[in-house]
Amino acid sequence: MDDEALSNENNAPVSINRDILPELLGYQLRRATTRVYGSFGDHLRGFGLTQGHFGVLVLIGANPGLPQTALAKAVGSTRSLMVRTIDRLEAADLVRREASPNDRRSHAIVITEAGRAMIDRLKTDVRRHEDRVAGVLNAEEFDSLLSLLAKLNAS
Amino acid sequence: MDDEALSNENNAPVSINRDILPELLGYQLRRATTRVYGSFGDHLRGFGLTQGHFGVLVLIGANPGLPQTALAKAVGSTRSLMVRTIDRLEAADLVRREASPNDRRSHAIVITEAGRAMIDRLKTDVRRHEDRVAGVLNAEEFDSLLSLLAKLNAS
DNA sequence: CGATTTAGTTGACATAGGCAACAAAACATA
DNA sequence: TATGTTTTGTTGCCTATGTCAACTAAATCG
Repeated sequence: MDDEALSNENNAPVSINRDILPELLGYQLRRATTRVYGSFGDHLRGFGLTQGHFGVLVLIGANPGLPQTALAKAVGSTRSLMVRTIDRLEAADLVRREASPNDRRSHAIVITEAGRAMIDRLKTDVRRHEDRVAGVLNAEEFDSLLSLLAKLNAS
Repeated sequence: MDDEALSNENNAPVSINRDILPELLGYQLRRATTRVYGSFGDHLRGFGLTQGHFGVLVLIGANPGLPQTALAKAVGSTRSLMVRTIDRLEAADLVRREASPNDRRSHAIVITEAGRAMIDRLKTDVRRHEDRVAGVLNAEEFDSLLSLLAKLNAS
């Protein structure tokens, strides 16, 4: 699992030594993220969306009317990044920037009908995708992994 | 844990609804990766290195003499990307491109003395960093998380 | 031998993120 | 009320990362 078949300068199959890498949380997280993200990312690209767009879209759907800064904080992003994300989602007619009633500086981000439909569609897709990619884990392992990650993220 | 204190247009504290996001492996993985990567990435930047550089450097230290293509395959990257990575590491005098004895097309990538010292230094740092960031997990939970991720990555 | 493949490299391009600056509006306070 | 500070959204610049196509030199295949 830690070693992988490669070939050296003699073209003979050789096993690569990953040293401490497999013991590092960061390394395993990176590989897992790339793995889980890869295929659903391809799927999202078909809609002109990225993983970041998907997360923000779901958040807007569940919390319509929040300003951009609140959304940025919620996904651990920044105001600058959120501007571009909302730009994209608005250009795709999935969300709208509306005037905030109490603060003329900020925008109330709301979901459109197309955005609502997209969320419903993608929720189904992402569940199917997760079931497939996590197929090597049984239900207990999957729940355990999820709760350990949540605990790590909550700190 | 799924909700977070924010503020709405009235500046009243409001709890954000994350909907299905916390149940998604991809979402929790992304947050955890960002978290674990962030601080060590800052540390690496002090040496002019990135996470990618670190992984490749460790691999070269443990497997001196491999050609660039083998290294690229080992980290799930491409030949093009590996060229730039090795360029950087070589410019920092951490690795050297040597002539491959049997194939005049390829380079045998070896570690320098400075590279060896850097690896030793960073190995210590990364262990300390992982201990700190995973402090909310006890040893058993940490091992459990690591092995679940490894199982996921092995499939 | 000629044709194909492989290793390394380069350049164009797209995306994502961090960082600094900025204007407009809101807020704090003297 | 007037003034200074903070906040919101925005833009531009820089870096990291990744894709893709093309190209040279060398190895390999038939």
